[in-house]
Amino acid sequence: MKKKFFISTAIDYPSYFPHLGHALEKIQADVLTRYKRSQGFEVHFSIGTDEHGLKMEKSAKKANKDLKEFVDEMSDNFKNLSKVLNISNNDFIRTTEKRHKNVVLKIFKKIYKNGDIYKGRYSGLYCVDCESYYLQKDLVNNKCPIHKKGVEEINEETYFFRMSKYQKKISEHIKKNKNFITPQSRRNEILNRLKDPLQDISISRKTVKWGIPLPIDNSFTLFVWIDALINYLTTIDYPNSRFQDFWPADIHVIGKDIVWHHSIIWGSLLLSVGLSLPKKIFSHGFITIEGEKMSKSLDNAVNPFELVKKYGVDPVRYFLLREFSSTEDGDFNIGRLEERYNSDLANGLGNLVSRVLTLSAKSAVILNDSEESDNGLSKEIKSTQEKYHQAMEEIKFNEALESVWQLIGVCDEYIEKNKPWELAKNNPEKFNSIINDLLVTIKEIANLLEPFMPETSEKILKQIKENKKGETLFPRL
RNA sequence: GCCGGGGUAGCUCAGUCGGUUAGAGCGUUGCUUUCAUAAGGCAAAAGUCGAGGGUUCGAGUCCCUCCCCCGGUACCA
Repeated sequence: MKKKFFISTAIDYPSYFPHLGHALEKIQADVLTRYKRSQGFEVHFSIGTDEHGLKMEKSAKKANKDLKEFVDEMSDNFKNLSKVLNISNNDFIRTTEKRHKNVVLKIFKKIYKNGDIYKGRYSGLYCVDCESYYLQKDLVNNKCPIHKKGVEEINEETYFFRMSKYQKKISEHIKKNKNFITPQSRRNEILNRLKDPLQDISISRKTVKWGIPLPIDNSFTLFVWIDALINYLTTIDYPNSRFQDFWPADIHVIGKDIVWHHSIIWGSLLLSVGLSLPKKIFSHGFITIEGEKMSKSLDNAVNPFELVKKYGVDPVRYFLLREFSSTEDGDFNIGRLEERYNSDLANGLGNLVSRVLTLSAKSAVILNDSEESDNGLSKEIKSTQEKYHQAMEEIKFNEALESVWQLIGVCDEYIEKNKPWELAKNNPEKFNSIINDLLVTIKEIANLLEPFMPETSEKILKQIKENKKGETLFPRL
């Protein structure tokens, strides 16, 4: 039986059109997925949309559309995004699907039976403009810190989940498993917050109609976050055989703003149900645009569809993975993208493939990669592989790519040093051996790049196989 | 306020247990090759390592003070 690996992205809230941040998360998860598949794992890779809640209701109204229609349309945008980005997910889950509702109800019942749900009163200070609650200590002169307006004191019935019960267990789990939350900076933040006593969480909403009704009280719907988190069980068909094979999840890829929800809220829900915790919660950073925060008011969101259309899917994937640290914020700058495109892709990878294939095609050298003997580059290949695999295990995509580009540089030097175009005239035997070294190396480069740039990798392998130069991989901009 | 991370070449960053002239990539400049996408190769210029003080034979690397930037500070997707 194949080793199993379950990776998920967060499901997106489709109240707005997808932006580059949504793309980054899918691409990162896709790279991991393809990498694991290349290592022989059977991977379940899920993405999707989180479609309930007040904000969806409001967005639909604003767009002047029927709610269901609006939700379908918006969800499709995200589905298309993953297609355009060449994401190799094998499920796209929507929280409005029947299969999801069924799983949510099953989970809810388990938690309820376990005595972890109780009715109480929620009181809080509510700012209507923010649509959110504040604690007394966060107010400025008794007013909302953002709108500088008075807040309403709300006091209403709600159902709580006994999250406090699991504080100790989760806290110990995080302390014991150093990489449960990655990177460490996020882990520290969570541990720091856990120093204070954990509050139980309100999991029902009376005012929200667009949601899954509480099975124990139809006048409430389930808080959208609880609903959303359970998607990770729905996608692997809880509690059936696929679930048995794939739970616990190996990695949840998420944004840095929702680490708390995935480690603490999700973690305590799972403990209540009696399930193991996911093995890793991996948080990526956010993208700024030309130094500015992405924001609706600045209207500076970069449209990933247009970007791919202009530059191609692999260059966009490459740029986001090479230029950004996988866990920290990164700045998106179009000039920078074009620089990277020209220097790394056109002049680097593309040109190398082009010159090697021209040479090999001319003399019909046939790739012989079984030949272990004195390949002048085998040492370099090996050293690249080591760096690459280590970086991949640590989820440092930029470092993995850097190691591949070092190897590309080595190939260019190797060509320069051996001058195969001269050998072709006076030393055909040596010529063949040099070209073979190069073919073996660029084949390895193509393999290593497959998780990052699947189309490009395939094109290179095809050229090698046919021993024929194909069309220019990356025309200079 | 409190907690955490950071301030190193024009840009993005790396600098392990403190140790000889501080590194890489991109960009810039010069030389050079022709197999190749006017790409490649070689070389060079470029940094008072945020500021000040201290420990030490020796500090980007440890300690103190200060300045600046960013993140977190629970029911917002």
